[in-house]
Amino acid sequence: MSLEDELLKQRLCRIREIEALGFRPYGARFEFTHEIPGILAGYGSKTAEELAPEVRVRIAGRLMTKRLMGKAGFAHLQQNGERLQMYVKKDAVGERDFQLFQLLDMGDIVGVEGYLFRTRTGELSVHVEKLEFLSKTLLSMPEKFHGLEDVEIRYRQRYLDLIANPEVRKVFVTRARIIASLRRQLEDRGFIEVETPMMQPLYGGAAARPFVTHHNTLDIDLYLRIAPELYLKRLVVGGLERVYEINRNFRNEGLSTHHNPEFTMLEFYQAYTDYRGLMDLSAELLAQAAVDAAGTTQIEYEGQKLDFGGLQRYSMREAVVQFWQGDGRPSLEQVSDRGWLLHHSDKLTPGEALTDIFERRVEEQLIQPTLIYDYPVETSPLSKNKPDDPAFVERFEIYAAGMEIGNAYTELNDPQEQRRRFEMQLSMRERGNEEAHQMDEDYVRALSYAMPPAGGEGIGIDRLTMILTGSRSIRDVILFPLLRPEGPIDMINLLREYDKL
RNA sequence: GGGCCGGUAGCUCAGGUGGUAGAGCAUGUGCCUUUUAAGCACAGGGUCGCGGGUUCGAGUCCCGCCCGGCUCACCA
Repeated sequence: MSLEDELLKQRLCRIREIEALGFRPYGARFEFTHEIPGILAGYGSKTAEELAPEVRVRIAGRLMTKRLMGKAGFAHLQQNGERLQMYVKKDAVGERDFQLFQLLDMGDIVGVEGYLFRTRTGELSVHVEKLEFLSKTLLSMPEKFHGLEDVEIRYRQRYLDLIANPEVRKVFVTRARIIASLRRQLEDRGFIEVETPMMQPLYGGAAARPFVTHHNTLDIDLYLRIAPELYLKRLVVGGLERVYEINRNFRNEGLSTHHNPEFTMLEFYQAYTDYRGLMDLSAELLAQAAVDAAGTTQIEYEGQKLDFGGLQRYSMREAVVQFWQGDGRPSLEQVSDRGWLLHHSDKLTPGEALTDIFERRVEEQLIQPTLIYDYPVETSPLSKNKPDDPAFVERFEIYAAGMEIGNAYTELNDPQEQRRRFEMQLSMRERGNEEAHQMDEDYVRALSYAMPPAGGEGIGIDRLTMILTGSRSIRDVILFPLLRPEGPIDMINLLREYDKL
């Protein structure tokens, strides 16, 4: 018999022993008086004398350590990522509860009642007087000292990662704080949250390849959305002048430390403003999100100090000049010159070439939070032209730590111009650009009912969370990142086999 | 998809040049009523990712495949 089987069998047998003592192996409701983090916060600095008169507590948690010494023992209970020690003495808990204590495995969930005290070595602990059994683990916990290191198991069995590695829990708590911060800030400014279709008959709002799915009754193919943009702007037409959505987008592309096929975006639209207005709003949103997540706008990421207290601003052409590495740094005139641009890229138009050069030579240099504005019209089919330079549009992206984390523009609200843009995208599609935009006729129809001038922006929640939590990989900020399915697990067979016992 | 690295006990990891698979934690038994990576003694536990090949003999060398990580390409 393998060890794993043996451990499982041992624990299944132990269920009978727990029952024989009069406990339920999968217990019921437990009325607690305190939670462990609260006890540590409230009494962690109290001396032994200050713990008198007795502070009585009833707490529950998962058993993480156990040191049995004959007729007494110590153990740690973990709850919400924090641990409190308990001292279980036979004289204090009685024969039956002490037998239960002896039977406990690491990972079992128990409740205890007793009073707070400090041990001889000074650790705040519960002097236990009563034990209750709440839930039985059948499988062994990760090793107590190193925790769970195997990244594959960490991602596949995130519950184990959360139990064994308290810092992982902190990352996801911080992620929740970031989202709450952005939501609160937008609500405070009069934005309302909406939900728009994830399954769309036409996909749009970004340049990406979609996932396809099928609806049986209607017998139509649908695309998982690559962006909510076109629906949110329909709502602006309809008079929802400040709307936002925080939800998933799906892009059928490669995986990397910066890309997961499903990822979370905040998108918001504000009527009667433009990209200049959004630049200021972005700076405020990010600074406050940093403070809410990390307590400061000074963020350390990968050994670099990032300051979210303000955003540097460069036009795309300025950025190419400013951040050019090595020989041949161009002048501002050159980055506006068709010949120079086409000579430095194999793209077909000056605008695509400029974007290509920017992405290749500049993007990864943008460590400090930076706004890059004024994009070529070819790569921005939904943004409004600059009045004095129609080859460019009023668009900016936000970069930090070499990653794009935001994208915003003055929304194109001229249906005639939008029609021409879609036609330009269709011709790019015909030339082989699979990611060029589809024609969305209802969207053009919506614009034909007049959309107020508006600014719109998307912020990548996963990447922002990476930066604000010091995470190297996007998989470390997504609870269940996409992985290939694992092989046979064989849990059901084992349980079925030992059900006879 | 390409390149590099990894997969050995439930967990964390060792295993020059090929020669009967190891440690710590965890598990079992015994001792131990303020320990804390508790301690002491003894014991059990392995499809060395999978499949071929070379060899008298493969965890180790060769080939193919699976899973993961990093990286490049693609992308946000």
